[in-house]
Amino acid sequence: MLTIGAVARQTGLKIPTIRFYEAEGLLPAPPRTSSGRRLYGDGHVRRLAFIRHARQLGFELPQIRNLLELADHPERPCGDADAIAAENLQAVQARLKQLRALERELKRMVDACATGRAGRCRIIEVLGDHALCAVDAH
Amino acid sequence: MLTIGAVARQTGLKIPTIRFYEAEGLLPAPPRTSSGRRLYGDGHVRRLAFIRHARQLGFELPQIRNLLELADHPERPCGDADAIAAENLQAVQARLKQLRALERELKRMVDACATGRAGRCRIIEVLGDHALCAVDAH
DNA sequence: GATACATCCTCTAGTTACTAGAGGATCAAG
DNA sequence: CTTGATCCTCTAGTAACTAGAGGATGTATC
Repeated sequence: MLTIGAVARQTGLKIPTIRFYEAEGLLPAPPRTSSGRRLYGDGHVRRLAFIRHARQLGFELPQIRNLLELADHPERPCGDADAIAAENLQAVQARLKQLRALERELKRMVDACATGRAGRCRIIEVLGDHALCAVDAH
Repeated sequence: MLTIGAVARQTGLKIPTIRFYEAEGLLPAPPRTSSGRRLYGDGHVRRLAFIRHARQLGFELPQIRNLLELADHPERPCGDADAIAAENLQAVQARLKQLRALERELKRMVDACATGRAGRCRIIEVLGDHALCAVDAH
């Protein structure tokens, strides 16, 4: 059983952020010591690491709530879970496309630099292109 | 030359957001009509699309400012540009790793669902793992 | 057992990155 | 020349944290 400070160190989250996620219902309220201090287990830590990474990947809290729901109840009417998974898969794949394009361009710049020639930077064009943006180009 | 509304429609950004990016110095102030309305060109639109996509990929405004600097001055002392590019490349590759893991898992779930068997959801494990998180696991 | 320093608690307020709305001017169509 | 859409600035609200005040508890040391 870990204190909130230990969990913060392990996950890289700030202490108030952990309490915030609990208040938001993303993390189940952990048991407390007799004096009221929170005690976390491995499940909590994994869930928090998941939330952190998902946030770093640009998912918003409602989407993360959504994914956690899916993880928590995979046995529900298959259609529901499938719809959520499929929808999120699309969002993930759109992000992947753009990130790969950005990666290519940054690599090209680093390489160009290594060989002396500066060459111009095309990252704006690369990420400015809506063709790669399958999400909501509307 | 486009009005701010047209640019908003093209980029998917809200009008106040465009003005906000201008105030933050991420977008150069465009010329104005005699009555004070903003008029944008293609460069502005591309730059805004870049900002939008970068934000969707989880980059924060300071990082985006950083990348825009790189794009705006690729001829600067090569070391600088290279350092920025290399640093961002690392961040991009870490995100790619996690997104690919998440993609695999969501695909697996959709597939499992298609063939009838529900199977349990491992997305938390997949993104909860710090091994994939090269950025700042500290 | 007393002192001291870290860590925890709750609660309020501040920050970042938008987003909505008020109040008013300007433009484009009919 | 009026009507409706669009623009302007400015202030205030929201989401997702983040920092700090004020106070209790835990732990290590003498």
